[in-house]
Amino acid sequence: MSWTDERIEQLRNMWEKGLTASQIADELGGVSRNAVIGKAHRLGLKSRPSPVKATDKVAKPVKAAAPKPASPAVAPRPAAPVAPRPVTAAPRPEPKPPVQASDEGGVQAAPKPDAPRIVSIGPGGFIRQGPGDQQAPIPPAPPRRLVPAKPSPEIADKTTLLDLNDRICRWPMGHPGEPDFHFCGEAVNPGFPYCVEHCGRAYQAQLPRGTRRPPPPPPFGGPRVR
DNA sequence: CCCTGATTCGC
DNA sequence: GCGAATCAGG
Repeated sequence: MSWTDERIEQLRNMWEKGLTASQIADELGGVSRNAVIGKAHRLGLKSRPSPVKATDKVAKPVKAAAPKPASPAVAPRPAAPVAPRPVTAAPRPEPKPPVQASDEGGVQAAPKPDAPRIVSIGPGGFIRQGPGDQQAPIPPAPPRRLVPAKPSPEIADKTTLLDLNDRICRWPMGHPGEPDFHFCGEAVNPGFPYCVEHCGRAYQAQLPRGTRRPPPPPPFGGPRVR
């Protein structure tokens, strides 16, 4: 496997989203955890709560009188220009408002202006924001018969990137780059980029960290669903 | 042991 | 540039 633009972009997203290198690795497939880390560093997006970093253990109380008076006689290595690696001194508190997925599975109430943002995961692992900023999410659109709106027989079979427009569901089916990768193609839930069904998948409360591989691995996770 | 990310270094 | 091997903390 090679690092295509697409894969690099996915790596970036997931890395910044806080997924572990391992998760990213088998999400992308074909690469090892080390490969992901290595690539991440080469891309310049390093530094994240890593277990091993600053070894600046404060001298133990016993050795408070740091026995390092710089013995004049020896001094093997004078003073290697110890690069003052900042190592992101600020631990980046990562503001995690007590947003609770209380009504899981339910429709998200319209977020109040000062209420914690509802963040959800969209296809491809993008962090997206509830559309509720402008309008109530999932307005109970009247059950319109979409018989006439049914997409042409062609895209009913396979909706490609070129077939996308703002009236059809953009939910990805399968894995990008693979021959039969396509998009849902259903008529969208008015005001959303996805059909009703996929809106339900796209707009969920963020799952709490630590939930390894939630059973319904949405977009680019599992085998393939259709 | 497991996990994590960081770093090194031969390719 | 890539990633396995290695390191080192949790």
